[in-house]
Amino acid sequence: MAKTSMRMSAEERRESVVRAAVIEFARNGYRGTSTEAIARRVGVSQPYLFRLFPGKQAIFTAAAERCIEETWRVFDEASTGLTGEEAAAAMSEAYMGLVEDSEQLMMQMQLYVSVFASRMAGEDEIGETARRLWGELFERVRERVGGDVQGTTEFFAYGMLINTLVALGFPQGHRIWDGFGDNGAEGDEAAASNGAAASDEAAASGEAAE
Amino acid sequence: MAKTSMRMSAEERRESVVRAAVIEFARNGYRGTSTEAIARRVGVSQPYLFRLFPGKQAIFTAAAERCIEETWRVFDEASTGLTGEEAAAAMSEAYMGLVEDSEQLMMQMQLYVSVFASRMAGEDEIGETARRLWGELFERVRERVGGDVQGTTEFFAYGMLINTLVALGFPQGHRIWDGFGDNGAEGDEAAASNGAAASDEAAASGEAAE
DNA sequence: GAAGATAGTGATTGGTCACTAACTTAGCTC
DNA sequence: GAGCTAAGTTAGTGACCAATCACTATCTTC
Repeated sequence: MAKTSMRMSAEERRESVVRAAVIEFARNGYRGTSTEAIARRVGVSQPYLFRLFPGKQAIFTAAAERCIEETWRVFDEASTGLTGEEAAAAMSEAYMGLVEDSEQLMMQMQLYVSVFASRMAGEDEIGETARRLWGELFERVRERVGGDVQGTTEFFAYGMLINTLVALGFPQGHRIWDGFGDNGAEGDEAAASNGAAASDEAAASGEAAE
Repeated sequence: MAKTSMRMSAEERRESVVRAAVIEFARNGYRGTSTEAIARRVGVSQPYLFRLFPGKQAIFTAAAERCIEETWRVFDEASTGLTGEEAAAAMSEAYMGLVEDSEQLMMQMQLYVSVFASRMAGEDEIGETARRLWGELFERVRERVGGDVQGTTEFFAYGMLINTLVALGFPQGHRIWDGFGDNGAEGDEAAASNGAAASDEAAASGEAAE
């Protein structure tokens, strides 16, 4: 941990840049993150980033792609071998686990707002990529839960709400998280699979950030 | 419309600054928006903004607050006099209507990521404000739909998903929006109220942004 | 151990941006 | 119409930042 700045292959270095970029971009957004900050976190000089990537935008894109792939990896790992309700419940629980790893969730939101900004600026290159990746993630989840579009939509809806509550910094255990539990009255199908997993995890820890 | 730059009271000017700020911040985020851009949109010189507001952050905060208040106004107007399922359906429909007015939705997301960034930077002032306003909005909606926490949570979950799909620029009519319709199989309560309103609007127009 | 390739740095630059200071202009009142 | 007040501007500053360039250090291969 003392001297991490050993020589490394370009490929390995790119990998650590992406990891650092996810953290920095997640916390500060595209415009709020300086390439200097990423370089510092990686442990290399700022100009060297421009040898590894053609520009700042390319680093952001790589970080965003990584983030969506990682999300699927988490879902896949949690639900592998399962189907239908069980798969949905497992994935919900896994996603709730990501609340601890808020950078993962926030990088998503940063991607969303950046896509909008790009579109407003007249370029939609990153938007096309993002929609493709998101669509693929949606379809993969949908297959895993058994093809139900509405259930999958609801799954993602709750996911986006979780992102929001994490961003706003509502601590787990706050009233606002209560709606994720379904130990109460009606026990309808899809909502239950999300809610049940949520309430289990929500009660566990009380820490919010950093 | 020719000469909008008539003299105006500071209070009126502040109002137009807030309106301009919502658009600019929604499109480009906090860091991506220059005070110059806001001033240009308002039609005043950039330094004058600093007479009307103590700083850029204050303009952003005002825009964010306005945005949340406006959201409630839309909900309230749409559902006034209604209760329970009817109120929920009316508010869902009203929110879907905001898809056309994407700045309103995007300003929300910009607030969320900015709150996270502030917290990461060690300040949580805007976060406290945002949580308070968001919590109030949640409670107001909850009262309007009759006190059901889970139903309200689901309502907000779908709202956050809509924000995301708008940000990503999925055109209405795209497959990804299909899950908002519930004309199909099961007709469970809460999901129906969201879904029904959604599908009505979704089929209507095909425009996405700007 | 020389030569080529690959990893990495220091210095710099053109540009942007939030914010300040000092000044000007329009409207009001008596 | 002088004088006050509030609205609004022009000019400027220090900080920051993405990207480039010219250079050095380390590894590999023969």
